[in-house]
Formats: sequence, structure tokens, C-alpha cells
Amino acid sequence: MLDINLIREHPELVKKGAAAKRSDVDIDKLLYADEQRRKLIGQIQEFRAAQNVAGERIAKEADKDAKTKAVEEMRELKEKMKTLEAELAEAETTLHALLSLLPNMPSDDTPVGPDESGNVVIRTVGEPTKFDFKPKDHVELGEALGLIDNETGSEVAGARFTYIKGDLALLQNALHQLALSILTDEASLSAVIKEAGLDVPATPFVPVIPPLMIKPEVFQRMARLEPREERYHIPSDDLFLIGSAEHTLGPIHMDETFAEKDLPRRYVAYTPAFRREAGSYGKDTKGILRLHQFDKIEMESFSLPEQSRAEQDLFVAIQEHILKILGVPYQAVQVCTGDMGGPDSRQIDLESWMPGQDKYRETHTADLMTDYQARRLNTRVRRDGGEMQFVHMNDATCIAMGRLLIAIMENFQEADGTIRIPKVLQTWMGGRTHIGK
RNA sequence: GGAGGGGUGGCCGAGCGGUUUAAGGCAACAGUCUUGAAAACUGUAGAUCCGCAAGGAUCCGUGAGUUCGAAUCUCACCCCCUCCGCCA
Repeated sequence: MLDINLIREHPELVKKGAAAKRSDVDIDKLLYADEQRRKLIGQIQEFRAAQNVAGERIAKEADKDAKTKAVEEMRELKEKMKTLEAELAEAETTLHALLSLLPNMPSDDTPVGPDESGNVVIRTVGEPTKFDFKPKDHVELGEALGLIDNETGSEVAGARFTYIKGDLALLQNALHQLALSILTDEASLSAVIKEAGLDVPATPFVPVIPPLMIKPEVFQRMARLEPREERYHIPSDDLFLIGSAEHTLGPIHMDETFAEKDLPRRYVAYTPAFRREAGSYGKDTKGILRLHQFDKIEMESFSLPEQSRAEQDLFVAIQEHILKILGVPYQAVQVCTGDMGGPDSRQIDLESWMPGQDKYRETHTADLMTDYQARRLNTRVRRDGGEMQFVHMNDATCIAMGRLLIAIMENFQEADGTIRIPKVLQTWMGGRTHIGK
């Protein structure tokens, strides 16, 4: 949700931003509803003030006739109030509906573009891996080594479900260990911050195991319930399965107020993510690139408004650090207005090189939501001076397991069909250097 | 799932139809006293909305209802606690 004051004071700016994000919300209609709302509130408050005065009179009045007369007057006031309150409710419904449809405004450095084609590659690290043999894709590698079983997955649960087995399951665990060893360690974070030249505190991430289901009203407050056809819903209990740990990490401080000294507050969670992948039939059907269920380590943080951009840069730096120590080639992409999520103000994606497809594919995303989610979640900070502000929220992938496993399998495959285990993961793989040997 | 109890301001806790501004305590902040601190005393303090402001309105888990008037009565829902059942 945007600040209504921003819309009132700079309607042209909001219209421009909304258009760039391909929203067709009628801002003029929104402003009219806002005006109506304020007018009606004024009138209702006058009535209530009169009511309060009359109420006091009735309570104190000793004369019986005078009392009866005053009660009669109150009764009349009440009738008029009813009409006004109904009108107010209508104006508020309209206003809220339009406000929740309106996306966040893009940051000043976000490129304007219609869709994916407007995204801008901001840096490339490493080179696409070269092989002196014909590289296989992860499906071939996985089947040959007994690591991936899509066939049984679809027999048991349907298309886009899989079994990840053996050393690949161990490798996923190793990635989890690696990620937590960095995120929960202040010294490691300091090193990442220094390497990236950032000016942010090295506050460690608090590891969390959050709920995998969420109530619709909370989902709504996160501005993530839509697109609804993308969500799994459990009708018997009216709960949704989360599509990302972000969905239940974000509301962890709803209706709470931080003290300034408690920010930034950082969380990391390792959870499955459930996605219906509606509308992507026939797309990426091979292997484990696009599944209905995949595991993901997610970072989330609450920060002071003026520090949130640097916080996002830290999240990207952490992502890049992990890819670098693994040795996966990637490129960083600044996502344009037309391709961004609704609540996002600034989005940076990392795309890892996947030799099986001869392409960079999205493995990470880092979203700066500014105060867009915090406003509806009512997550605030009391500044040292006493002022109340909404916090800024950041959310980013730390490791999307399936996709990173693909990158590792395909980039580190050997001519003999085995897979080299990145050095930093070997401690958690029994000291072994290869899968399949 | 069944039975019972409960949700009041940062915290504890009174209020159970109208003298409305929610008693009282603790914690907080400022001041007095003190060499300094503690103690004591005095005072100040919440959030949201409308308004340029003065000021006004709202907020006792949430929502609806009864009433001229609701923290207080009714209903639904949510959450917490205790016991029983089931269960990793």
C-alpha cells in the first residue's frame, strides 16, 4: 500500500509510476473516494461531538420531561448518522480496494521497460563454462547417477513433482550448512560487507523455521495473495500454502513497533515453496527447473528507511559471495518496471549459467519493498527523536535449491559423467571430491 | 475434536450501561533535593484519523448487533491458558 499523502500531493508522479509498472488503477477515482471519505468523516465527527454533549446532559438531567426530550433529540441525530456512516463505509471500501491494487513506485534507478526485454545486465562474473566434451543437462546427469527421479515424482504426486535422492540430497544439505554458516556469523558478514564496499552493520541473521501455511488476511497484508491462481489453497481450513518463506517471515512483526536501536533485524529461513505454476504449462517441463514444490533459503530484513537500499545491496552481495565461492558463473540483472513484482520498488536478479540450456537462468532475486508492505502490516519504528515511521522491508533468495543444484551439476560435470563437488561444500560431503565416483 | 477460563494503555491490574477525558501500581522521561548517585517528592507522557490551526473524533482481541448512550449487554470469529481425547 502506498502512502495516501503521496498520492494526494503528487498524483502525477504516482500516475507515472503506476503506468511504468503496467497498472491500470484509476488514480482520479481513488482521489475522489479519498475526498469523499474525508468530507464524510468531518460530518460524522460533528454529529458525534453533538451526541457526546447531549449524552452528558441526559446523564446529569434531573427533570424527567427534559430528559425525555433530550433522548428524543438524540434519536433523531442517530438516524442521520446512519446514512452518513453507510456512505463512509462505501467510500472507504472503494478507497481501500484501489489502494491495494496500486503497486509500489519504482526506485529512481529502475529502468523503465515493458517486460523482461527491458531488464539491464549490470555485471557479469565468470565466463560461461567451457567443456572439451559435449556437456549433458541436469536431467541426463541426474538420471544416470540416480539423483533425480521425475518419473516416480509424477506417478506419486503428478507433473512437476520429483524425488531428489542420494548425493544430490546430501548436496542440498551441504548448501544449507554453507549458507547458515555465513549468515549467522558476524565475522563472515563483515567480510562480505567489506568486500562489497558497503556501509551496513554486520548484524547476523536469526535462523527461523516459519509456518508453511498462512491465513488469507495475512497473505493480503503481505500483498502476496495475488495472483491467487498461483497459490495452493486448503479449503477445509481456509489456509494457503506459502509460495516462499517470505510470506510468513514478512508478517513476523505485524502490528509491532521497533526501537531504532533494534534495526536492522535480519532473518533467514529454509522452507519448501509451493507454486501452482498456472499459465506455465509446457514451459520448463524438463527436470527440476520449475516444480510445484522446491526448497529455498530466504533472507528477510526490517530496516530504517534510509538504510534499506544498502540493505538490498547487502543481500545481493551475499548472493554473489555464495556463487563466487561455489564457482558458479552468473550475471546480475536490474529488473525493469514492467517485469517487477507489484510490491517491489527495486529488484535485482542473479542469473546463473546453465550449460545444459546454454543460457543464464534466474536463480536469485532481491526485492526492496520500501514501506509498501510495512504500511499494511503496520510494522513501525520509533525513531530516537520519538517520530514513528514505517520500517522498510527487504526480501531475497539466499539459495533456491533446485536451480542451484542444476547450476552445480551442469557446470561441474566431468567427461566421465561424474560431478565435481565445490570445495566449500566438501566438508559436508564426507570430504569427497566427486559425485558418482 | 470435547469441557472450562481468559484477552483492558510498555508491563501488571481495577472497572461489568451513563459524573464520559479508562482507577491504582510498576517501568519510562523531565525537574527538585544531592559533590554524584540512590531514595523521596513534583511534573510529563500512548496510538490512529479529520483539520493550516485552535480543536475534534476514534481506540479496552476482531467484526456485527441491542441502546438516546457500550470496555461494560447479545451474537459470530480470532488468539491465549487449563483439563480430556487423538497424535509426530
